[in-house]
Amino acid sequence: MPAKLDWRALERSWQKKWNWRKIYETNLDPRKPKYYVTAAYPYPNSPQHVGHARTYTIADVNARYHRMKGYNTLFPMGFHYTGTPLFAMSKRLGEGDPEIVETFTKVYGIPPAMLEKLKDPKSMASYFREDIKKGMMEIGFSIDWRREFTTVDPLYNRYIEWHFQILNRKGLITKGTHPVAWCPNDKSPVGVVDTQGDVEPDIGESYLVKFRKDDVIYPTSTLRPETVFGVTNLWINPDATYVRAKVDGELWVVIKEAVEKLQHQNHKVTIEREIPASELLWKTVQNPVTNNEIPILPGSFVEPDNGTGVVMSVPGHAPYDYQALTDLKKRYANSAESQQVLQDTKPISIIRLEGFSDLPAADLIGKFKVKDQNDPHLEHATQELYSKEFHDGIMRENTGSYSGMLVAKAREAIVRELASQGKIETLLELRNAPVVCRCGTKCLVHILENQWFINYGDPEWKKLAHKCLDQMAILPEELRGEFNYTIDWLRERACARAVGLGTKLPWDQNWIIEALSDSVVYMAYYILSKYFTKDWVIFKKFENDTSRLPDAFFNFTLLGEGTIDTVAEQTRIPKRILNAIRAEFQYFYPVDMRHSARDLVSNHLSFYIFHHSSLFPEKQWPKGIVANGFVLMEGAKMSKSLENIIPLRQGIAKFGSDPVRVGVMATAELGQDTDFSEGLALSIQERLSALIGQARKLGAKKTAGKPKFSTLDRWMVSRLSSAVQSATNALDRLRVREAINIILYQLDNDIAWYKRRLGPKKPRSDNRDRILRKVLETRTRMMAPLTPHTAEEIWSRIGNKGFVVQADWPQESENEKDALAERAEALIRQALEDTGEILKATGITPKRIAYYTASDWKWEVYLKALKAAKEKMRQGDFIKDVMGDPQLRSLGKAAVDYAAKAIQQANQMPDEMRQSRLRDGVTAESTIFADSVDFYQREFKCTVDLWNEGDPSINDPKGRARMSEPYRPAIYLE
RNA sequence: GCGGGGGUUGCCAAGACAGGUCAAAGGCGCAGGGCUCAGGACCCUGUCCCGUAGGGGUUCGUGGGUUCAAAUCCCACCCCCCGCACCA
Repeated sequence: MPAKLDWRALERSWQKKWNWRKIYETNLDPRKPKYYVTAAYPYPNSPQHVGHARTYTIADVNARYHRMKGYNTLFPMGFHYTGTPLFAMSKRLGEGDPEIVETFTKVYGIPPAMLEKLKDPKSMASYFREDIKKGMMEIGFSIDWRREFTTVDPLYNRYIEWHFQILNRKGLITKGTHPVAWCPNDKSPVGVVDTQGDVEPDIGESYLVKFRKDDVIYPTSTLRPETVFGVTNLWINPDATYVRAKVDGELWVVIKEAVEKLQHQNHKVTIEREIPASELLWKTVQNPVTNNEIPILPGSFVEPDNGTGVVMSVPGHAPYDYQALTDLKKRYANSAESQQVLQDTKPISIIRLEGFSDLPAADLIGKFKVKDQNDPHLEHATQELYSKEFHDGIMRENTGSYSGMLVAKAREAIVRELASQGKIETLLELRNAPVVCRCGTKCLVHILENQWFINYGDPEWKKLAHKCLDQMAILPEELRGEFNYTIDWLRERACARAVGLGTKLPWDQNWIIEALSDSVVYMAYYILSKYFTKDWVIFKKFENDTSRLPDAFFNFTLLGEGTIDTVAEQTRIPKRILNAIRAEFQYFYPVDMRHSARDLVSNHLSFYIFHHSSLFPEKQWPKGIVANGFVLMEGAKMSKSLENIIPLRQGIAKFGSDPVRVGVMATAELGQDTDFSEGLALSIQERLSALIGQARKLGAKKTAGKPKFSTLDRWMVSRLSSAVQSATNALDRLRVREAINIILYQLDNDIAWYKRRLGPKKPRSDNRDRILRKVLETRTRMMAPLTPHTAEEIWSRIGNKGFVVQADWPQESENEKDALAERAEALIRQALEDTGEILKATGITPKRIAYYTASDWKWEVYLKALKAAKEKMRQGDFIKDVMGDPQLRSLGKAAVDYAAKAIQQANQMPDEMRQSRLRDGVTAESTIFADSVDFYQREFKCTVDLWNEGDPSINDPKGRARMSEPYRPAIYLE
């Protein structure tokens, strides 16, 4: 067993050597083809965990693989500071929010003394950025760090301004009105990250149907305006305060709580006076559709925060209403006056529903055995009825022109009609209210006016995006459908916010460009950022005053527009630098492969396609996208509350970087979620140690002299060549799991067979070490993209110079494929397995084993059968044909029997196999078995005889030889 | 609801696009053996059922179909997961 390795020391030493030689710094090289890999840059508001490592590791493997295939490969990295989460987090930290303090100190292990420094969003970002960067270095990503930038760098802001000016010029920016979840205290939209408990605000539309008394309007909020025909009364909350207010010129009565909501949805509201509910109860109002006079009744279930606090009552079709009326009749049993009103309030049936009575609400009350209006079953009854009626209900005769219509259709129609008469409005609500902002304020729906949008709905732009997608490689390919769907479905998207980090909208400085909009073309910026850093003296002046860097600079370097003289004159940037930037951009662009996790398909990655298709000429459109699944931890989703998150750097320290790299890729194919576990990481570590152990055993000393290879040697080399071929195929499609399997594991099966066939080591009598060295050397090259540190270690231990990560990817040279050797070993192995089967089934301990290879005539028939099957000859004809041969006919029944069997086999054989066996012709089985007699003797610890079926001196006590067939010798044991 | 992904032998997970060499890779677990003072370490063997001759039987969510042949192709159904926006 190999001694325990110091993984970190080993990895650090190779990383140091790589960095010393700057081998991952990539510049234009006209002699080589380029390959450009990017991965979605991290958002530094927390340390990375092993889950994040999956995307980056796959990107790194891809970069390293292409580098070894001879491509001049660029893999850069930046950091995304834009947006509100960093902002919100530093604010919460500043307020001493115990939850976040605990996360930072306990989960992230940040010393409490550090916290003070993180209360500024940029400092917090810098802190995590450094941590993330260290992790990326420790895991050995082959990143060109000279190009690093953040999205709040002044020159990046300038770049995004340029980007948005272009969009604006092309008419892709629109201005409009849009509803958002809103915190009235912060005066800002709230997303899921801004709410207590990370609740996603869910905005839904409801209707306000305007009931009326004289010139006063009672807007009732409802989701089912079509039930207005069945309204028997209105409900108001008897304990609430209502207001009479002028709303957009009309007189409305609504609950006090609704006023603010109406105002946020652009209604002009002036309160005239407050009205206690008691003042409204038992009065009547007029139904806007049927003109019936109906009473206003007390409903304590009316939520003050919901809608207008005025609700239609449809007891025929709403279980709540039905039950409330029943309860009310009980409550007012002693009041004659109220009794009269309540007696007159009878459910009205307006929807016909198969399998229900006239009053489905009553049916369901019965079915769910509802006791009173506080019964939780009412909710289920309501759900069931609403959905049934919506899909299957038909409007009855008492609904005028809607009679006979499906409910779903009637709803649309009635909304249209009432809207045209000014009798209905819409009201937006938070369906999952109450949603509480982190500041403690209840959120509501706000209609933002003059909001800026990127118009992904533009049909011409969609066409371009589709065209771009069509020429891209999508991995895994199953995701293409999702991209197509997203491209079709995207419409205007708000692209600016009032708060957060980022770039100001160039033509409207009140707005900051939102985070998913400023991160779609940054891949081009990596070309620029190298020069901004390298030629710092020249670019510093722009950093201090970005307005001095004109659009013309970007137009020239990135689009090739304008003339160098003008730009040089305007910017005072030397022409040679401008030319160098332009040349480098043209060399590296487009991006060949963009890596990300699956969750970005429906937003970032689609935007990426849109923007590139519009901004850049076709030849610079992105070439490919790979979107991988997530990482599970010990089979479970990672979550803070489960405390099952392993920070990446901690994982590296514990398991080593190569084991972590393999660990996040090895257990599932690209699109699937993969499962990381401590046991897995440790077993990978063992595996890699064992390979290093092999290298140690072989040593650096090379075998001299000319080798004479045996069939078995050639077999091993041939198998190696197959492994190279399948590993190459796998990595070409980024099937990293498969590649790991072949390179790290499956190759061992062949090596084990090779050693088993060779038997105990006999010094100088075989090519064992020479072959094993060759296998290990090739294997190490293939390991280099996956486990670069381990590969380097092995590479140097077996006496190779230079870095294996800079070596060539092995060639899948056809001439090393040896079909004959592969056939021979397959035969030997098959016979071994068959013998084992027989031993198992019979329980015999053999003293002697005899193998009988098939006689020549069987081969003749066999090959004829293959040919016949290929030509689709009928079985009967084939047998006739065979028996037409006088020599075969002389064999009698044996020949007929075998011919029948052979043609049947041949017919069922896969085409490919039939072809190759036909091509191979007669296999010299006797020779092959003769070479392996000592092997079988060793395996079975008994004497082994070998005969040909046609051998005149044959020893065949049980007459088994006649069972022999080509590729399947008969076996006898005693 | 719309869109996407998926249901494989105890568990995880390949295979499906290109039907046949598929009782179906690999890992884990389990059983036996080896090594060992011992082992959660390592190596071998076995792991759907039956079988004293390399064989047979029954399996890949369910039910049909196409085919000489279906885990794989077609149709219908059931179940699970993910996305649906102003949020990175």
